[in-house]
Amino acid sequence: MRMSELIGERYKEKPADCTIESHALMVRGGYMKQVNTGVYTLLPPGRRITQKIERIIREEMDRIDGQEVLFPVVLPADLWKESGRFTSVGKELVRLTDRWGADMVLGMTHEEAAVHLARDAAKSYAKYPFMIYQIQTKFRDEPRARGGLIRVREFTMKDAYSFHTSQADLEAYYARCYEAYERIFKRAGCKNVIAVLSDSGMMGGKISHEFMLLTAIGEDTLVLCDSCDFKANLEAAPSVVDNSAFAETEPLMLVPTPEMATIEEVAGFLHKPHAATCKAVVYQKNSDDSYVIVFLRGDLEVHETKLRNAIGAEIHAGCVTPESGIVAGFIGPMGLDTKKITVVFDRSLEGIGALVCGANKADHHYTGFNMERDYGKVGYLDVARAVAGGICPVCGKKTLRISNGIEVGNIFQLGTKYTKTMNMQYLDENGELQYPIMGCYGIGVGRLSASVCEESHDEYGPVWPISIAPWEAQICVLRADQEEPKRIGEELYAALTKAGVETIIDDRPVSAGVVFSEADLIGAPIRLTVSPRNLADGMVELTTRDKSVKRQVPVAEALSAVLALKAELFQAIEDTL
RNA sequence: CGGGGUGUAGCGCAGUUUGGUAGCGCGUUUGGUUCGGGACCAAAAGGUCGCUGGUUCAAAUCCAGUCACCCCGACCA
Repeated sequence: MRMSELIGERYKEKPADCTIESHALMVRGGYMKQVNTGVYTLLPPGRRITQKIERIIREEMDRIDGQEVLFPVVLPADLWKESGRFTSVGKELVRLTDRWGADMVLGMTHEEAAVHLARDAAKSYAKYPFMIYQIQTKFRDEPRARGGLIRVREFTMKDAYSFHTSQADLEAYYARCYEAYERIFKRAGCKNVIAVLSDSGMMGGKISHEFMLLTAIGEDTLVLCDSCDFKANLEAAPSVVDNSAFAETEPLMLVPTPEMATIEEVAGFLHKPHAATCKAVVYQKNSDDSYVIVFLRGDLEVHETKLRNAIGAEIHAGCVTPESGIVAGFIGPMGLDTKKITVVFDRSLEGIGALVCGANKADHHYTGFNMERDYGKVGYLDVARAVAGGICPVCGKKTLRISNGIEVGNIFQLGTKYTKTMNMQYLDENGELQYPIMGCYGIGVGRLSASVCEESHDEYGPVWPISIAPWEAQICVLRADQEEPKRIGEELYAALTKAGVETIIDDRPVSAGVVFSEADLIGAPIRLTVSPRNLADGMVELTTRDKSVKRQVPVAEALSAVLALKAELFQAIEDTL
């Protein structure tokens, strides 16, 4: 490729809309152009990167016996009605109508399409297990796109679906896929990717992992243990507390606490630690606005996703009205109308001998409240947020750390949710009908490219790993208006290209500053600088984008030096596998 | 969906308070001088000022409506 012909401009100034580095650099470098909120056109450099990522993904999916297919983008709503998701999924699912009035949907994920294919193709146990995958455009009408390619509405995704005749077989395959994912991210040059336990959300199923790039700009919050292997998304991280210091009991007493509606005020007034108080948080169910009140230890916060999962209902922040009978600021377990109100006790309260809690009476709290003695046996749930410095649910040490991450991939053990609702069955060895067990596995291609950029850039531009760089080498011709540098540059370009090195040459007669700064934005890992100064000694300059290599090589040896460097860079990636 | 902000040339912005010939920098085109980290001089092209309506002799500017985009939150497979 020639810079003089490359479509798209590179910009000196940072576009006003960009708030994160990868977005700004990829717009400045001419990788992409926004068309709409969360909808982008990829220009040649951006497209070349995603093609290389797709190639890596294909190779790894094929290695674990995946078979590539291509599902439609537009699907009949009937399939989604079978699984129940036509109504259960919100506005993210784009619904449309064809000219005959038939409901259609834009595929945001393809479990339904996968089952539609597989239920006719795999009626015998002998066909199992198998995995089908595709790399295709998805459209999800996100409530809020942001961050360039990090969170978009239209994007390319690799989605894979596996089918099994036993849970053990699914788990074995899941492990293979887990390893394939680790290889994919390493081969793409994305170093700080870790797998964390996740919440399966509306996908259904039990076990799932998310592959997260650790970065401060990540939208997800992760809980990591510094003492063991425990890693989880905050929404899937159990909250563990040690209440042994608060086991002592006290007599129950009603005490006046005038106008003290917050934990701070009450705990301060009564000289009790926050952890020995019982906090109430009010929500309402989306379905009927009925109240949900969560009681948890005063020093903790509710995690709303955990709460949703625990009670199996969608909820929103509660609005306490005078008619509700709820006394805001003084809510306690005793005396609440549990017929009208769903009461949830977080397990952080378990084992506390004497709690301070609201008395459901204005300006009054109880002290010495003991759950079992004063209220009765309750089923505790886990709905609190894990905290930094908290107790690891696996090793028990207080070494939890909170970190941010971008989700670049996920794997789910789906179970039989879709095969049962969509009536997919096969005949087993005994001639009995069985429902296959499914797994599904996704990777966001564009998000991965932006993630690598986010992880690997400097103030001048992206520093692409050679495995996904738009071009492996860039020839910078200084003084392309002069005969000799121009000729040598062209000869090297022809030689490198012929030798299989993906090369872009900047053959424009522009100043050195422009050549270098735009080369930095293109981010090719290998750079050959051809200039009159070096040619006077018969040399060209060989550098790497990350500045680890910078040396003069004779013109005649430039090709072999580039080939050697390319091999070395690829080998370095191989060595991480 | 709530809160905030912005729409003026390909990009970045000024001009709007106080109505009166649409500007600046970068980029682009042409000519010339430069030449190893975004050079200089000269000339030029490029805009129905988001859109619709209103007020006015006159609207980028004032009023009403509307659309789009960005940020924070909600949400998120």
